[in-house]
Amino acid sequence: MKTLGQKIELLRAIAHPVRISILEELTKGVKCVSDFEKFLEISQPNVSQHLTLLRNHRVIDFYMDGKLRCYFLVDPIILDILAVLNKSYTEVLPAPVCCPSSRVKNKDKMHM
Amino acid sequence: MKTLGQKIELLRAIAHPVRISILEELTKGVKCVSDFEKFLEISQPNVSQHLTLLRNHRVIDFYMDGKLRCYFLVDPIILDILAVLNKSYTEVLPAPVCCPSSRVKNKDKMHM
DNA sequence: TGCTTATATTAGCATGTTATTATATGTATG
DNA sequence: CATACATATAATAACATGCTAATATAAGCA
Repeated sequence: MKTLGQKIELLRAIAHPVRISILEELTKGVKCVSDFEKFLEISQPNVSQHLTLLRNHRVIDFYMDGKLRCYFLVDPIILDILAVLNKSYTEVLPAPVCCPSSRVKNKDKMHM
Repeated sequence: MKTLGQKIELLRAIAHPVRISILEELTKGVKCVSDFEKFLEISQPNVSQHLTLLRNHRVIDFYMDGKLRCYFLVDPIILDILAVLNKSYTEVLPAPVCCPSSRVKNKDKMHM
């Protein structure tokens, strides 16, 4: 059973476009490194690094099939997170009681 | 409507213990900066920076009440993410058909 | 055993993130 | 208008992340 802190770490670990792609793909079934290499269009070492990171966070695991490493999902939280990422949200939350006023600046020159 | 990429950015933005704390607190209602300062036990500028970051990502907004800034949640995806973080997962996903074997190393000396 | 294929590891560099310290802005109030 | 309070911004230093290029390992096969 994971603590909240561990789940937050996990969230950070997977919050990367390539890693999300990998996980989405794994929801469809087992895949080996060269499969990822093809459809992700990134270098083999980079694929391997992302997979290792996910493995170290116990998000995926693999078994050997000849000289292929067959990766698969192990952590069920991933399915729920992917579901949220694929859900579509049109509305904004209801404003609180009194006089809200939006005053967000330009966005994302931030660098904290 | 957000793209998947934007949602991943948002995930990165909120995947921080302090920011998750702030968001959890905001699910209970409107709060101002000095409130956060108290229960988070971090410096005022740091609170402010986290709030600014969340604001820049359109996750929260605020209205003025005298000289207080009253912050509140605006993005509904946050509620779903917090729900996932608070859900408890005991099981591991069912292993795929053939002969899986766990061989994860020590964990997290990784530095990619 | 030596070759080939599949994948991992390492080092290095550029860039991003976080907390801290110092300083600035904005709003009410005397 | 001067002051105090609430909050934001800026600059900086320490550390983390991500990619690339080069090299290593490991398994099957001739």
